[in-house]
Amino acid sequence: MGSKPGKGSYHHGELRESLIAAGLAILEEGGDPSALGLREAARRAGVSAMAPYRHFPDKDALLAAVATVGFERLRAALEAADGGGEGREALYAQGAAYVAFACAQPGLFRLMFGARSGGVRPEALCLASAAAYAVLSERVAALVPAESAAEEALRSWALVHGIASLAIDGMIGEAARTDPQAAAALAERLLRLETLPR
Amino acid sequence: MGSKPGKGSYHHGELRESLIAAGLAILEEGGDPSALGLREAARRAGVSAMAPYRHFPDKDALLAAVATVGFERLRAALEAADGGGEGREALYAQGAAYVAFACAQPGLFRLMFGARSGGVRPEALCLASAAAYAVLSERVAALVPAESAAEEALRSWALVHGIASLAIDGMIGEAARTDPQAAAALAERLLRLETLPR
DNA sequence: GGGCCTATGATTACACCGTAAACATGGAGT
DNA sequence: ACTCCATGTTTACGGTGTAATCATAGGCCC
Repeated sequence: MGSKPGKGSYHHGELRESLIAAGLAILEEGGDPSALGLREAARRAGVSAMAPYRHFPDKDALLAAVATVGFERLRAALEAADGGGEGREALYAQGAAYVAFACAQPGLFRLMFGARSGGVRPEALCLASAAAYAVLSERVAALVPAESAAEEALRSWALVHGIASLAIDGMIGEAARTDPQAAAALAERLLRLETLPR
Repeated sequence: MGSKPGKGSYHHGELRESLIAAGLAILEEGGDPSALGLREAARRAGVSAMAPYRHFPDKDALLAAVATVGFERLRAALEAADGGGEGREALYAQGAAYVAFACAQPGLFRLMFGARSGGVRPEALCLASAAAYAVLSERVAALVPAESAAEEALRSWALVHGIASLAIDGMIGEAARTDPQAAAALAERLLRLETLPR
């Protein structure tokens, strides 16, 4: 065991990866995380309804695996955006990328941040989300005094996360909900605003 | 018809209100909007499983009605908080109240902002959410130049919404997730932070 | 006051979902 | 070559949302 059986055989061979891929595909088709189900994922992977249970103890485990991939993609998107600019421009670029990511994949984004009520988050999921946050956090740390870095990073995260959440929930307008570029542009504008004058 | 039959009679008499109240109760017991179902609400209202369909065309309609109540409560909370302070202190108080509201009723909060994918939002829901936003928006308008008021208000909203979302999803820590006072205190601290120095 | 009308609630039925248990298959290691 | 067991299948059960049909009783009209 361990090597890959032929594609047409009784045993799928890469079911776990196929199920995660199917989950990602489902989430890309409607923005509703509740559309991602064990049976539907199994259907898309061309396998019986119960097969997923050989690879995931329950539905939440599949969801967590998909969310983990989501955080890895988010981290990659943030790193790519950060590399383009310099100083606080890089921070703004990260914010825009964060919002664009959410807008482009609202279902995945909602899944990533939807707290499974009683569920303990798997280790891999925590690591992936922490890695994504580190990209933003370290950029902020390079821009502010060390003693306020943590709070400034949290504040920046909250701001872009709020913009992203409101955008995909249609609270800012149809353009910000459906067009990642428009949402990113809006995010950049809001990020450049100074705090209210005192 | 139109008057209220006795409580023990065949006809409930206030089923619509009872179902909404049941929905609110369900949401207060776990933070998971998916726990709010038509059948469970009917059960709590002491009525058959199909009875809700006489008052709501489908599940989304009940959800929207509950969410509308949520926005009314949020508006009341923001107004109460605003009344206490003055100037930008009132704005900070509103932000703290916003986050405390989400933390105290995460299920309701998630329902309010969860975009039903293809669903058109009922008029009442739009009005209620707009009314809540107006409380914050008008406070911001009283603090900044008119030409930037809209964007400043949106920025403030996004910031507190982001803090609230991250808090209830457990991304900031257990205290911020479960203790409304701790979450509100954190929100106030973040709101008082200046933008990053340039 | 008596009788129908209709708003409201109850029943039944169906498809879908997550999950558990029992069964089948076939590649891997001996 | 033979067995083992990881993996996939089948069947079954309770839960959900929804549609269709039936039952009740309060209000209105005569």
